[in-house]
Amino acid sequence: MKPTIKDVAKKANVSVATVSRILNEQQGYTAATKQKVLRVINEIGYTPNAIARGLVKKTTQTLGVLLPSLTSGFMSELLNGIVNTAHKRGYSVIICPTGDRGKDTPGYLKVLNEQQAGGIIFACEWPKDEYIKEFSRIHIPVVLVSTYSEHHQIPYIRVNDKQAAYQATKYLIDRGHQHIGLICGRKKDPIASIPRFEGYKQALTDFGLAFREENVVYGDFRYESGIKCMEWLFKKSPNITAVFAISDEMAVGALSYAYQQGIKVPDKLSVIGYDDTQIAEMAIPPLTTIHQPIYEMGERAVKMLLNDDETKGSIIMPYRIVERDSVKSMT
Amino acid sequence: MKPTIKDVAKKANVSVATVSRILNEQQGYTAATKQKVLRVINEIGYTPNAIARGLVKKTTQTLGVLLPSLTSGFMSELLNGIVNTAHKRGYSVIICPTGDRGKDTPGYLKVLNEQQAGGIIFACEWPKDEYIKEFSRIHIPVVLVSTYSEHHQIPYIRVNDKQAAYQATKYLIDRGHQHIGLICGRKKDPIASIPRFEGYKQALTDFGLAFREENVVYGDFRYESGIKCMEWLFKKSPNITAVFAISDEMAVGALSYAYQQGIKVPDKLSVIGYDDTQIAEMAIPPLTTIHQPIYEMGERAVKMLLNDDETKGSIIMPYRIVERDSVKSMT
DNA sequence: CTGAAAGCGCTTACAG
DNA sequence: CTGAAAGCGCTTACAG
Repeated sequence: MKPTIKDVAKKANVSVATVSRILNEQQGYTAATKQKVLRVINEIGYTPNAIARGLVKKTTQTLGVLLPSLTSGFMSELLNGIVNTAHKRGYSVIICPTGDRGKDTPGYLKVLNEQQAGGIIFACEWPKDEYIKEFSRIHIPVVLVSTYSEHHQIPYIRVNDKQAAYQATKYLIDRGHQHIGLICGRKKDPIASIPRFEGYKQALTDFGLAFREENVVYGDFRYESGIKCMEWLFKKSPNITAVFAISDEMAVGALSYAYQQGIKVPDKLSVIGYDDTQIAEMAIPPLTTIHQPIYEMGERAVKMLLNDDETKGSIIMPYRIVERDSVKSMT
Repeated sequence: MKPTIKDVAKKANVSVATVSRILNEQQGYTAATKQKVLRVINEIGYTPNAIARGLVKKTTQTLGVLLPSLTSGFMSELLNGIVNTAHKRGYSVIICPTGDRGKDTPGYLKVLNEQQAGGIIFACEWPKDEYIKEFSRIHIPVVLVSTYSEHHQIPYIRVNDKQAAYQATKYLIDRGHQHIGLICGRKKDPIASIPRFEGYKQALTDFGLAFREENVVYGDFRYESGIKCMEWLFKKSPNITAVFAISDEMAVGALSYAYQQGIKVPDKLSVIGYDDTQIAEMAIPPLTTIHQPIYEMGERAVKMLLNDDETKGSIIMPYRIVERDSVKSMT
């Protein structure tokens, strides 16, 4: 049988209350009794039962992370920031990949509720009203990452997507490109697609270039869709010289399509991505892209949840353009 | 206040024991009382407290996954298989990235013990005796993935690395390559480096090619090290025509180095990887590689843990060569 | 500084 | 088929 707090209390000739106080670094004991108790703990190899603790505290040192999928560089990096930060603070993280269009979100929310999770990070997914209702019902603090809520005051951490997309497009325009394609996300996706689309369009307009429907094509952020999008785009608009893909993965798909077709990048086609995940630097040629501070976003999400962040309320994170070799200057 | 089992018992005019039985689909109640209880549960929005349950059962529906890092295609895919399978069976997974040389392993083991985890998946890391002792001390079932224990009977799931490496090397030899480099992992790493090295060497020997020290170079499985390794390799052995990298990431690093130097792949240099992670197909040119069934390995790891797998004991998974465009036939 | 006792929300023999 | 009661391993007023 694993030793319990009772065992150490008995062996140390104190009450369980005292042991508990020592374990939790509260006050109410002499240095001598502390020493004695600690020695006994060591002797019998006692380890506290976090579940018992969770039962009385009605919460656990556990964070749930809801995200669409696990298999993208963005998610890996975000998770990395979250888990490392949480671990340092004594929190565990439970991963909840919600799958296609968030179909498993309700199921995972139920689990996190039952497990008495101490916080929820809700990332890269549109927070439906239904979820928000559930958040408040189960009474677990939430922070949004790379998404936000229109009608509710839930703190979020994200980049100004419209602005970043504007800058990406401007970057291409500044280098003399006049026919610029956009590989967008799902048409109605309000969190990434729409703002980035808006930024693209705005930049075009601001710099006197016409916005053309046929220069825009819609994918799903993944590599395969990047290939297909690039193919469509060339069919619809053979004269484009540059393309802005709103995820690195789709940008790499565009690179692959160009490679298959013998179209040289950046000589015949310039490509700029979004995210600055690891594949951006691994791509051939290395991909110029919008850098998002993904790791830090994960880090600050847990800090916010634990009320350990300097900033109160939502945070807009900085982005920047990382220049590599996939964009050619026409001038 | 959240409703508890007492609240539903009172409102349904039954005892908590009966509610518990219904909740756990045991027997001992009429259809009528079941219906009544279920209705009350619905009415008052009762959800069970998994923590309370965990306290009495002395275990939770939680699996811990220990792995070296989160940011590689291999780990993402493995995690994906694990989490999806676990979720279907009502288990949550806690991620434990043990960091450089597994430094956080003891810390995470402690947490999993305190949390009363129901199982542990220990992946891609050498299980030191110290960890194994801890496994049995904390009395949580363990399965090893992509690793194994020499002296202890812990079930594992992995590919026959030596054989797979042999086949990769043979694949190159079959296509007329005589000077074949090896981009290996850390020299003393017993789980991936040594067996794959052995397979490479054996194939060379079996087919009458000399093994040369200068054709072998040691990295750390990551992209950056692949670049450096390729550079060293060319310095030490300028006449190699093919290279086997024991991870896709390092293979892609080799591709990048070749690209920087204007060395055409596969015309001037053939490259074969290992893992068949997503970057293999995203690479330019698409990478020929050894496919490991990573998702399935994760899937079966959780099945084994839950005694839900057809196979008892350890499992050797099949590998296969996936031919893409990074290897040229010299004949 | 210290302890006795109640209580967290469940499950599980045991008795009927 | 059903319930009363003990107990899982902690924390926390409360009293001294």
